[in-house]
Amino acid sequence: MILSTKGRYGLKAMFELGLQYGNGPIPLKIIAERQNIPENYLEQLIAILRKAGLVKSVRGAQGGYLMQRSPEEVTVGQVLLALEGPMAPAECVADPEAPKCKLASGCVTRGVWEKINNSIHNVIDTMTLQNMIEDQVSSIEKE
Amino acid sequence: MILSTKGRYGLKAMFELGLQYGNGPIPLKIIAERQNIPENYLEQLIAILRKAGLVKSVRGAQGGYLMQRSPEEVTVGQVLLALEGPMAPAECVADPEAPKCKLASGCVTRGVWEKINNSIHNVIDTMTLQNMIEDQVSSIEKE
DNA sequence: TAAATATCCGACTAAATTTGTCCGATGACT
DNA sequence: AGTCATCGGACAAATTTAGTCGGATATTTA
Repeated sequence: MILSTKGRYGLKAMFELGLQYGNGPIPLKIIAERQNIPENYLEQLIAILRKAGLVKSVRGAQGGYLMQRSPEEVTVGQVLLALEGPMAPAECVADPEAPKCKLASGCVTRGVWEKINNSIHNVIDTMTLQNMIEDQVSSIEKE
Repeated sequence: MILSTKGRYGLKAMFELGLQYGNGPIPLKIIAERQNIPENYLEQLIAILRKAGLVKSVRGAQGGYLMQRSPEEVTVGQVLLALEGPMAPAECVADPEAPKCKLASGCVTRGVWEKINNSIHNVIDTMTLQNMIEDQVSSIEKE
């Protein structure tokens, strides 16, 4: 079930933007180098994040990207939602509007999907980019 | 991130086999009808489950499939692992043998993937097919 | 003003995965 | 012998993944 590179690269890129928060724009090239992501591909991913309102851009020389909101206000879940779609095991638990399974016997797997969905969202909707940054700092201190 | 039909169909099929446990083999056709799964496709999926040691088969007339072990002994995680591969957000937390991310800065997302991985496995590795069956029974009683 | 920097936009593509379908062979029961 | 049912492999359309590339646009700097 491994996530695609969209989500994996994208979260790394958002982490770099979070580190830089408050210090003006950072160009894509730097992010791509630091996180070892193909620059041209990252360009597509950051466009998605921009359209999702998580990132804003400054064009031209000395330009680059910045977080739209502060790292405390952005959760891992918001980033993954933009890039991977709903982080749910099945449509029926991803979207409250989703059509109910139309089996006469009732859906026998829905309970499982709900439990998985809740456990995932319990993590990704509470963890912010700020938390990621703090975790990183404290893990470096330990060395 | 929605799971593929492999996992979704496969778990429904295993549920049917669990219901039938102890009563001899049940043909694929019946399972496909009850759970509204294309029979020819389910044939492929059940072959995977058979090779994973979760299901055994009886050929010929009055044949069909049965669970290899009892529903108490089979977890949702085992079924999903066979059909979807590791239920982890990233390779590095799916497999302890996986090569470490080789970034000088260290992997900044690993902590997130570990938390997600743990929360998923906390659900799928403790929930058995027997649990699913019991949940289904009690939800029917409520009506 | 020209050059350099950097985003923006869309087109393109190879490869893999998904979601099946189909068919013939094999084995077992009646 | 006939029927039921699994077994195995081939085939394929559609989608997704994981990029690559080129040119247009905007901004700063020299």
